[in-house]
Amino acid sequence: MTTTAQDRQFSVPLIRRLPEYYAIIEMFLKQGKVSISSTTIAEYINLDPIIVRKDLESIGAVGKPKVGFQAAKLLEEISMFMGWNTLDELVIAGCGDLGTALMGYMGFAKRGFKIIAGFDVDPLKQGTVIHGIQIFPVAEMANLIRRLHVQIGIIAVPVAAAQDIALQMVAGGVTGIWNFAPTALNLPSGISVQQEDIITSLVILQKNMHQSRKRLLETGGAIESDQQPIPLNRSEP
Amino acid sequence: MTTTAQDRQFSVPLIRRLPEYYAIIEMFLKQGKVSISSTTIAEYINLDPIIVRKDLESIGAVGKPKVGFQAAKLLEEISMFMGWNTLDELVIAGCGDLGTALMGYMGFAKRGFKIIAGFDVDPLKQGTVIHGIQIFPVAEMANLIRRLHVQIGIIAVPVAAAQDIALQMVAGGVTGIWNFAPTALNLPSGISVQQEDIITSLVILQKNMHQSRKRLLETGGAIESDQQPIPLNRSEP
DNA sequence: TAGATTGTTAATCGATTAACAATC
DNA sequence: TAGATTGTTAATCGATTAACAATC
Repeated sequence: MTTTAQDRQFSVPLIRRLPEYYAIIEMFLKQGKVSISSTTIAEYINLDPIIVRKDLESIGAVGKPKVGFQAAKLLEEISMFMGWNTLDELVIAGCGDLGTALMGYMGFAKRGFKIIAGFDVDPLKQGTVIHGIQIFPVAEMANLIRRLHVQIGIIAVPVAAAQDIALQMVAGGVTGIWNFAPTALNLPSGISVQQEDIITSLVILQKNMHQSRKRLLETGGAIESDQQPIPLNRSEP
Repeated sequence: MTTTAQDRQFSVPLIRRLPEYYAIIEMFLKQGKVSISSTTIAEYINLDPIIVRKDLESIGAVGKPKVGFQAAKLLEEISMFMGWNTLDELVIAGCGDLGTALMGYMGFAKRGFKIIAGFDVDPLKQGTVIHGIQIFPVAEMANLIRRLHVQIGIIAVPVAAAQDIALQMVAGGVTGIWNFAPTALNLPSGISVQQEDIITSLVILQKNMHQSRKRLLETGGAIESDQQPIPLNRSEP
């Protein structure tokens, strides 16, 4: 068994940072820049340059002193590590607002993911096509998952239906579930569940805002950046 | 200046775990259980019980030996720490599929967030109401943000428009931006940006699936759980 | 009581940060 | 060349894990 980049031990913070680097590098490449330094990447996201350098090292990227990293090659290396170069097929249960938004999300294709079927209990939706994806009755889900060898199921149904849908997906043979319903799932071991809680990001943002406001007050409003900060306490005219 | 739960130093992993605990505790409470142990919570998400205990300790929760934690009180404590008990108002730019899904997301209200206005460049959308939220022209955004003292803006516009929209939000006075556009933003320091990359969760799920499959192969298919695992390599009949 | 579970203190581990030599 | 940036090695820090006493 050979070891690929994807096999290496991974850390969640690393995986969360890499896409941010990717976006920045992509932007530079679009501007015609051929190479980019870890310092530059770090500046963009208020991160220590050492972290960026370590991260890039950990995915096996090699740069040139003084010059930096070759942008195009770096994008390729991040892609490889993230597994964006291989296609994975998904199914989705629940075709409401959220399901529809997910089916219409262009970012999947760019990153090697494709939703190949949707499922809904609503007979009016069954047989229709949303963003190019055909919608089937939930009753057919397990069979279709099995026939198509799908490994990952997306749950975008209401909380009350989530557990049942998850079990049906597992019965069909998925080994991973991406759960957007804000509820815990009780599933056999061996099944990976990624609980998506959109609010969490918002809380992290809030706490960051809170901390930088505190830091601002502590330093008496002095900001180490050359850019003009926005006044924090505006008063109504 | 008094120190509240929200002021305490926070770790991102902690904040990501707490909502998962919340969902489990909520489920138990619905089943009529009055108290819940850290062990039980841990079992549900395949986590070390010690982590759960430490996390609960770090938010100031106190339990009773042998009995566990009082479920209702614990929910309240998590709410407090996460800041879900205070209302925060948001605006959103971009009312496409994603924006619509966000505006329709019921979870915001439950957790102290409220989207109070939407903005779009499409004149057909301006003046309409989506999920109870009124849509305005982007040109009015900065002014409305200022008048309403909004602190957080959500960006749900295409990549090409994201940077410009972000600057307009900052001009209006937001100090935090929740960016769903898959692109880096170049903003003055003092502005917190939470980059939302939905694909990242999917990659984490994939890597977890990969690892548990590897673990399964290494142990010769032996699973320490009493539940029946799903066979991994199914063949077409 | 006995035993499960909390609370607490110490040990380990891994990620982050620092320091500095190597090099284009 | 001089200086910026990488690559590498060591130090620090914080999160996780372990161990065990306290207690209901």
